[in-house]
Amino acid sequence: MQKNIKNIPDDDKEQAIVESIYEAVIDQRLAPGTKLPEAVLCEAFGVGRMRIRRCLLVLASREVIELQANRGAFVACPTPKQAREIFEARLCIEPTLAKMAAQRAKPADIKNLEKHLMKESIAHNAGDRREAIRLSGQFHNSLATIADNQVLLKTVKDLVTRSSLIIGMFGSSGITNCRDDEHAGIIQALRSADGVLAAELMTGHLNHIKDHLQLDKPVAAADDLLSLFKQS
Amino acid sequence: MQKNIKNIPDDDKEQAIVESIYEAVIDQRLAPGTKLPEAVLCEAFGVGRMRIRRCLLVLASREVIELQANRGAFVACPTPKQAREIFEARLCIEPTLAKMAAQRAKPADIKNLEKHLMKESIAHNAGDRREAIRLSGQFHNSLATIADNQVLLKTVKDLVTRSSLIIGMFGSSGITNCRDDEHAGIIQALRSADGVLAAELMTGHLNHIKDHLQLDKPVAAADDLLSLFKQS
DNA sequence: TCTTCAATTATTGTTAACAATATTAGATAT
DNA sequence: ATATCTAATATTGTTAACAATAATTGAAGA
Repeated sequence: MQKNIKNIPDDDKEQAIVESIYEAVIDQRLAPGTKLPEAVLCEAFGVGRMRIRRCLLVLASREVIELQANRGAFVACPTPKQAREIFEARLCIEPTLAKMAAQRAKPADIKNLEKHLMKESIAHNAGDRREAIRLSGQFHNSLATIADNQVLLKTVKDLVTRSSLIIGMFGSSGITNCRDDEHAGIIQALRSADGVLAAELMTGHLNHIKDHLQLDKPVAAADDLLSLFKQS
Repeated sequence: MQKNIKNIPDDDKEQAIVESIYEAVIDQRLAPGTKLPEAVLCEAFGVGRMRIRRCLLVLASREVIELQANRGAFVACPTPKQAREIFEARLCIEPTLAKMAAQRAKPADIKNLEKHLMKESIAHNAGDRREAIRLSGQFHNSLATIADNQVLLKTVKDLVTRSSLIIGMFGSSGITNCRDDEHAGIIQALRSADGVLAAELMTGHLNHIKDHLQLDKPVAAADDLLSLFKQS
């Protein structure tokens, strides 16, 4: 006999740390360009430097943070070019994903989405921008989960996370990113198992988000704070 | 004044190592399940253990290798389920990508693809299976390059690499993975800037590859060698 | 001959000290 | 006051020794 699955206890902790930083980026508690010093993270998560370093490397390979030699880790600052590419990638993937979800959604899945939508609506009405962003990103992940494809789920997760950074940098401040009524429409398409409609709605939805970005407006890079404050 | 781009000299070397292992997996010099001991890699690349460890972590986060606690790194062994998901992901992404490429391909791009196709044909006729696989994977990467989207390029690269592993595990031994005439058809679609056709051809092409896999046939896992040889 | 167990060996995981680099603070000169 | 250079500090990068775990070998017993 042999152990079928090797449980890696320590690796779980690291995954949790990575996930934690992920989450912080998603709901914009960590702004683009923020420095992430090793010592601080060691303290925060109560682990050694090696662990943190590994986590940072994983985050960097997902392009959620950027590692600069001898300077450390910084929350990523997507460029306008990257922003365009990320949304193009989402437009490439997510409509088809929505179609797949529509074909595979079980009643329980629909029910969960409805519950989710309710939460979104509450957060939106309460003016809880942070929570609204978080939930609306999660909606997209949920579709990937329903489509039951781990590979696409992971990809979409990364794209959604980076989209949070993009909205943080280029989003018009007043407007939230996802309009929950559009989410409602997609759920309705899933309910009637209309994959083509779901895909179309998703395309429109992503385009709306993209169109609300101001990608031309040059954003002060994190290390341009000097020139930003100099004029006052 | 400030340095615009920070060149990270050491990081380049690590990227080269990662890429090198990637390539080895792609053209099947590293079979699924192969152990990758740190000491061997240190010797092979002439670097310290820390560097190798970082490379292995990056490769693991791309799911090209698997890290087992206290046991080390092994070339990934995709399961039938993963194989299905990977090809589903490719079917989700690459047709649209082909369409994008068709819309953006410049004459020089077409010319490069034709040159590439020639090489494929030569390798194929020469019976150089390894080179044929390598080139045929590269064709898919080239389309992503023409589509000019780094995000999708990276994603496709990962999927193509893992597809090599899948073909190594589940491919019918006699048949090569990509039929170069199908590649030729796609190039023709690009030439006439027919995005819809390019997408359709890509869908058919990926389905053909997938259909030649024998995902049911249970493959001996790497640590099942014992039971494999016991009967002799 | 085959199993089982123990001891050895080899490999991976971790830690802590050290080296290299960047950042900051302070002093000097314009 | 501002700018520039230098010294001090803090942070990251690397190394090597050590600890923990797994793989191997060989011996003893069935």
